[in-house]
Amino acid sequence: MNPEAPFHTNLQPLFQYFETFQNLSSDSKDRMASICSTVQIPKNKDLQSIGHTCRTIYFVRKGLCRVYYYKKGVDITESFALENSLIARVESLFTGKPSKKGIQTLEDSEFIGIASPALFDLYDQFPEIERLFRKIFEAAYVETVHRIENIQFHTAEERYNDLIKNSPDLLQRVPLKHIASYLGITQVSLSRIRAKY
Amino acid sequence: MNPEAPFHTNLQPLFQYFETFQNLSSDSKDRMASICSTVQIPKNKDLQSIGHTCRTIYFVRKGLCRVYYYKKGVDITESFALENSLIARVESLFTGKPSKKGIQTLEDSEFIGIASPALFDLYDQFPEIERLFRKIFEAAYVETVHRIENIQFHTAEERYNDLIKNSPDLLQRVPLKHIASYLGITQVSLSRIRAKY
DNA sequence: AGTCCTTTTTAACATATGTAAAAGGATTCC
DNA sequence: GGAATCCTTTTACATATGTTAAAAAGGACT
Repeated sequence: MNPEAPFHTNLQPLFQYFETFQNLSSDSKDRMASICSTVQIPKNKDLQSIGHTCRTIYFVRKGLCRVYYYKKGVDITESFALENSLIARVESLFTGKPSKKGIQTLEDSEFIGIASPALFDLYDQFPEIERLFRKIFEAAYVETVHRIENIQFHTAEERYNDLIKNSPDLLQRVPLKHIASYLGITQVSLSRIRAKY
Repeated sequence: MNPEAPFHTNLQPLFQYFETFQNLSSDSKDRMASICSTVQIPKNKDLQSIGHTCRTIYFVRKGLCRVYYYKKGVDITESFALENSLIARVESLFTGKPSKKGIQTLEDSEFIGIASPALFDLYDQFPEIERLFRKIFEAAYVETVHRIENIQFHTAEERYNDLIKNSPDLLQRVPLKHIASYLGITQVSLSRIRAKY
């Protein structure tokens, strides 16, 4: 890595992502940069482990990860995050309670971590940063509402076809067992659905 | 109603609700009050109809309502709102797109409507109002995430028992057909579950 | 190539939920 | 009070998904 390059350079994809929601002054960007750090994690390792309180919001710069937890001893995938998206365990981030969920890489990955306590402090000085994250999480909230409709009122087969259409990448990059639990069905059931095609 | 009473008086339960998230200056409260209005709706009427863009956030002061929509011609209840809670069709509120959902009363009800375009304008002048609603919707987001876990990884019977435990009121006040679609099952299936007890 | 380990598929059976139709109860309205 | 309507339950049958176990396929490593 070029030692001359300002740290900003590494954060470029993140700031580009931010701009789709809200423009930031260069002052805000500097302060944001000061609370970000990059981290590299090999495949199949935990980025955040189960039981710890979520104090970092991650931006996926390279690779792929999933949020997972155990329900009655069974490994369940709650969500995936591909490049150029944010991931956090919001139920812990917003409540301050320890999370029952972990984040695990599914490929060698690179993240930009945003320290959330520092971020929440910045909200006081920079309303535009607070607004940025308000908008980011509002959009995430809307996605979650759509996901409920999708889960509750479509069959597993319809949901699988949706996934193929909307995230064909995932099918190539993620073991089917994780896809199955993400869809809310067993591996066996997913296999049966796939056998139809 | 006492004509001497300031309009504030009517809004007391709403401001009390706000305080559980964020305190407001009296200036902010005055401005909030200026964008609120009360509305009374008889039982089984639409408060907001399908197809219109959501531009009002409602606080239920009295009564009970549900958000519903049609999926393949079948009436589906997405959520209920009891007294002292907010209800909005967030997928429309935050995107500006027409909503496929409506809000219907299930009893004679009384609401406080908050005009959302005016609210979003207030955000610029009053960061504490923006913060208040950020926190409100963050909490709603967390609830929605929990709901997904509940739907996806519990059987209909477990979800029904959860509902009895957590919202026994609903069972008394809402027709079972709405409960059934809220739980993601048919009336017949709910009837079978109930027959076990 | 061969072994080990993980992932995916297949099979057989059990269970839960859906669909359609009918009957019984409850409520509303005149 | 009676008719009409809506709500809930029941029945019978169809289908989807779960469970368990075993086989097959694929990857990783020596």
